[in-house]
Amino acid sequence: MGSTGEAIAMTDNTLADHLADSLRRDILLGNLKPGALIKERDSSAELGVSRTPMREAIRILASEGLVILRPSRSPIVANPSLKEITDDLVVMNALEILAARLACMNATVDELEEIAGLSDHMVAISDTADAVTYFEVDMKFHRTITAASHNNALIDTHASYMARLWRPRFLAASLRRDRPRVLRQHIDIVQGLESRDVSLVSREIESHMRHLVLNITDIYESPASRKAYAQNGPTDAAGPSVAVDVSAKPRAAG
Amino acid sequence: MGSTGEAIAMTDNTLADHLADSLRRDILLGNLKPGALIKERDSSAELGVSRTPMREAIRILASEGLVILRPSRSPIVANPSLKEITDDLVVMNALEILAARLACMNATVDELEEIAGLSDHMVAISDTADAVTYFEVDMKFHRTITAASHNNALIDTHASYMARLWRPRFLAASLRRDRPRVLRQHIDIVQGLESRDVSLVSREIESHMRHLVLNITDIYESPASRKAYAQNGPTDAAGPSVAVDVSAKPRAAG
DNA sequence: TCAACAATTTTGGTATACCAAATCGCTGAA
DNA sequence: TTCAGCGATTTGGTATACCAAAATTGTTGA
Repeated sequence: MGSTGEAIAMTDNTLADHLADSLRRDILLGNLKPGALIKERDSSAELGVSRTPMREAIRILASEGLVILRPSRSPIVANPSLKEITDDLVVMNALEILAARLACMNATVDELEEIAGLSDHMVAISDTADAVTYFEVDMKFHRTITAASHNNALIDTHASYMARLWRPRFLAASLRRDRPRVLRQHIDIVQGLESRDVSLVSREIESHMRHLVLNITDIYESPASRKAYAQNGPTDAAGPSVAVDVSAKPRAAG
Repeated sequence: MGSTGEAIAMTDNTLADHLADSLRRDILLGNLKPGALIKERDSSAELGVSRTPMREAIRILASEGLVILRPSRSPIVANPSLKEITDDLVVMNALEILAARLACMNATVDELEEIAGLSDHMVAISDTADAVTYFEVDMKFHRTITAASHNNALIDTHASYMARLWRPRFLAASLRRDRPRVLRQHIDIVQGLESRDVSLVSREIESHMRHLVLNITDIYESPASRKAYAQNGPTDAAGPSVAVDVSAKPRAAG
């Protein structure tokens, strides 16, 4: 199976996996912009490795949808259209609803406690945490729910969608004005799970996802963020720094 | 996504893809039995190619779930337990329901005609066709419905599940006694699609899949077919009736 | 001026060679 | 007899070399 695992930062023993993690990081954090060429020779030489593992890493990213392979041409960083992202979100929505339903039936009390704990944790740090930290917990919340489904196929497929939707989801999660709503919905989802109320949880997930689609649509269509997705343009913020500068973030009053 | 495409027999230009097709064929048709070792050297030498494309082919099959990769060990042909197959079917069920729902909204009249035509074709050949031919049309029927969703992510993910479930689905489709029911359900699904009745179609797909799960469970647990799957070690399948809760929607009585 | 063609470079696809970890098999001492 | 210890073999992981298709570039001729 794809074994996507963590969406970002995962240490595997094989070099190809490590390179895949590195590439994924660069893509998701925006260091590698959509549409950018990923030449086997250059990329591997840049990191001081041979082409073989780099080639394999590129295939891994391609299977995750983050890179597009073209016959006899350089692979490029995927540049998904709004429709493609929305399509992904629609599928992910169905997967999460299924996961929540199965979790209602199969989750252990320990798992429910862990989920509740993550929700509480998010509430606790919502005022102070930076975007990345906050988002990491958010992802873990959803991933833990899926894990509680005890359906490995679902877990893997969901992880794959989480990976490819990392960037738009991250941008959406960076909208501080929406944090209260997100937190409240999380609490509702937790309550639904704890009461094993399948239909309630389904509706909550659905609502949660609907807001996400709206937010991503806003971000994607706003002129400011258009620049974040544009590729060939000489971006002023092209720094080697890992600092996640989200130019798409509206002026959010603290 | 892995661009699985056809579940069997697909000619691609690159050698690795060709090898992947060949391997997939061998696995699905049973020439390579579950649990069999796939050594890079031997397999590549056997076909007169180098290890590099064979290695890549193995990775492709692994991403489809047909092959299991182990660290520093030979890859083996996947030997899914009944629970794993059931888990796959549960996810596939959700994907097909989503596909049918989207198809209700997005399918063109041409697409609906094609789907109806496939259903008619299946009825026409049901008495004479051999198992493989019959099953090919069956697969195309479901694949065409998914295509009518106009959601590429869904189409790819669904294709991936179709690939990894090829063998159990094929065995189930070979049960001639069930053909009348399958054909009737297909007709019902077509009617639901043509009337764009979302909830009706959902229930029909659900019922269709529930029967499939039951059939596959029967096949998998019957002594005769146990031989087809058996090799070394008993399948870790637990007790008899796994609480297969395909339930997702309102309880449709079969 | 520019369209057409050919040489060169670039790049992915494939083959081969080398390395390290894991496994297997033998030996020999308790 | 048993099993710890060690070396040979197997095998996947990685590096490097070679090839063909495609893109690029430079030149030529109308």
